[in-house]
Amino acid sequence: MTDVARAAGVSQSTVSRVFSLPDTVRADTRDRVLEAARRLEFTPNPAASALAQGRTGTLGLLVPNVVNPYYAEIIKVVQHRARTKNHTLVLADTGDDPEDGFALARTVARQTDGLLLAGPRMTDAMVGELARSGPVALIGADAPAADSVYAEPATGMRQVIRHLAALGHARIVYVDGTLTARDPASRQPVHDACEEFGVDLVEQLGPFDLTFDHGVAAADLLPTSGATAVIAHNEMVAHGVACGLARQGRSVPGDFSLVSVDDTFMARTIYPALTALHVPLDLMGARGVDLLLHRIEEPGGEVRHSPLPTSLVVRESTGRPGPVSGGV
Amino acid sequence: MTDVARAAGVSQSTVSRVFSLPDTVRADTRDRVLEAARRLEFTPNPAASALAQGRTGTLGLLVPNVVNPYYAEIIKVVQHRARTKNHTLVLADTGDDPEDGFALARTVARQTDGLLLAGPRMTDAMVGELARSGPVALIGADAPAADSVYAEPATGMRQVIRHLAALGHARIVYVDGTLTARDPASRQPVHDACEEFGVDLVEQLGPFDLTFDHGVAAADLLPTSGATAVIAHNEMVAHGVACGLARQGRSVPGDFSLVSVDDTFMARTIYPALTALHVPLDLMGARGVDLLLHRIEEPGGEVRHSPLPTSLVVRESTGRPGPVSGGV
DNA sequence: ATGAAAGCGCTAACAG
DNA sequence: CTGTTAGCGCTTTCAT
Repeated sequence: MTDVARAAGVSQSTVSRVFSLPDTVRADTRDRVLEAARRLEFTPNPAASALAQGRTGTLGLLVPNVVNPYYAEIIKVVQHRARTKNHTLVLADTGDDPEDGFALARTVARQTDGLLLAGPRMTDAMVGELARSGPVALIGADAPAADSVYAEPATGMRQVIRHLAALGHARIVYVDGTLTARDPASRQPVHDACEEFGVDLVEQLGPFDLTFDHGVAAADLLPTSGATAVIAHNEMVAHGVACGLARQGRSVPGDFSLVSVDDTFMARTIYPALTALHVPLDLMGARGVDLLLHRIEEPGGEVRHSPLPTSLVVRESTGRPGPVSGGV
Repeated sequence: MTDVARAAGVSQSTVSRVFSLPDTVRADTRDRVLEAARRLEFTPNPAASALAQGRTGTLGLLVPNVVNPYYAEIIKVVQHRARTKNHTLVLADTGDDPEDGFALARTVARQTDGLLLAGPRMTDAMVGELARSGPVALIGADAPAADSVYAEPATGMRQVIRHLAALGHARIVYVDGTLTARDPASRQPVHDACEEFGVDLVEQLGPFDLTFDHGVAAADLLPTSGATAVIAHNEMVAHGVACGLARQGRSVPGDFSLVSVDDTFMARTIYPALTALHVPLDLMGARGVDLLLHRIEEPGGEVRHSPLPTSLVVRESTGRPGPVSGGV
């Protein structure tokens, strides 16, 4: 930068201004500096500016599993949003362990301006501690201590159960996801919705890892349940359930109707295409970035929570209960 | 750090040593410092150390599409490997445009110690330019100017074609991927393998985007091709082809055998499970990180290329050609 | 083994 | 609008 300054015949601070506050420099000086910088192939050193400013221009994103399309889509949206706001993304895959996630979060927090936690597995207390030591926003989850954006759980479940009830299903099974440190309350909406529409929630299977294989395992438990419809906590599980049933020689939606509680490219892509509760991941990701950036600007502001509406996308995996179902 | 030094009754440089070169400090002094640090909740500022050392402890990873399971798995492996080597990951999603990718790469390169390009869409010249200005390693691609790790294309294709030939397929179609700036030579292995096993390469459809939808589109072109088997350049395309055929009322492998040229969780997860050319993504990712780290240590070393063996995983999507096939 | 001191490259008052 | 002057918090010789 000093070299550029000399080459352009200005002071080093002017060069700095050209790059960080271009408008505060007269146009012709700026051009001279830019020209010199180009000739010398100069670009500002981000580490130095990070140190001087106390800002890295970097956001941290933590997800439990990069390979899960749900998180992959969030990553994609977040990365793009961050980029349009001139930030880069530090990504970390935490796995399902709360402690690991917490430890990783602290590390990442140290080298970024703020933390985005997507589907965090940690407790509210952990989230609170992170939020106390730096800007934090939650994506797809809620906690009192941090800004958050998430899908409205109650209305989403209502949409699902209402759909199944309307088709004539009276007994359903809910295949739960990973039991994490945050989940205790997460099952309430299902119960409430079932009650509202007079549906019998036969059983909650699980917790299962949110994976295909565990969906297959869950499928084995279905035939004896007496249910005619299944709700899967996530797409990969739903998919596993579908395949598991197929291997038993049962069909979807002939023998069981199946609903997935998220909706990425997989839901419409597998066979049969899944009726799914669509969660607006693009909005969630973008909103998460905005919330975080806002908090970075105003660390003291009031905590904001942003529930987003879901929509039920009816595809091929749900139908009227078959004449023969339940039992074995 | 100064505070910790005072609290521990040592100089600030000793504190620094405790964190960066622990072995150069006597055990009891070290403990005293660590204790003081703990009490004051001190952690070293990465930005400052980055500036002083000229090292950020950060690796950049560029992928064309985060949502593609192929890249998602690479991201996951790379992140974990980087982490075990005490580096964090800056992730960027470039899309398919070479220029965008190149621009993003320059940005990311500036704030990391080195760049990992997975499935880069840019030209060898661009890769060369990046490699000249900083450490670069390629994952799943090859270029003279940079270290690289990739699947051996020739032997992989031989495995695929040989399998199809053995089943009795004499006419096949290859559904190509996105045409990028790097591709001109990528089709050679298919031709060679077809020749070797006396198979007729009826047509190369494409380029198609590497997406499900384009797979569906490709499927529409198959019935008139006279082929009995299809090779898809990637899993999502393969999946699209399978669904497209299903919509036409054709079956896999009954009417067409189908092989996918990569193999992530999707291949065994969809219906029918795909016969696929397995590429060792875990090795590729880890190797990529190692190559890059090595080059960061020794910027002058000789360029290393690391082809990895593939293996054909036979599942349900391939079989003998059906009695009625081709035509319409 | 530890301390003193000189930066790393940039930003940010503060003058002018 | 531009130059001067201090740092930002850590690493790293060079002494001791």
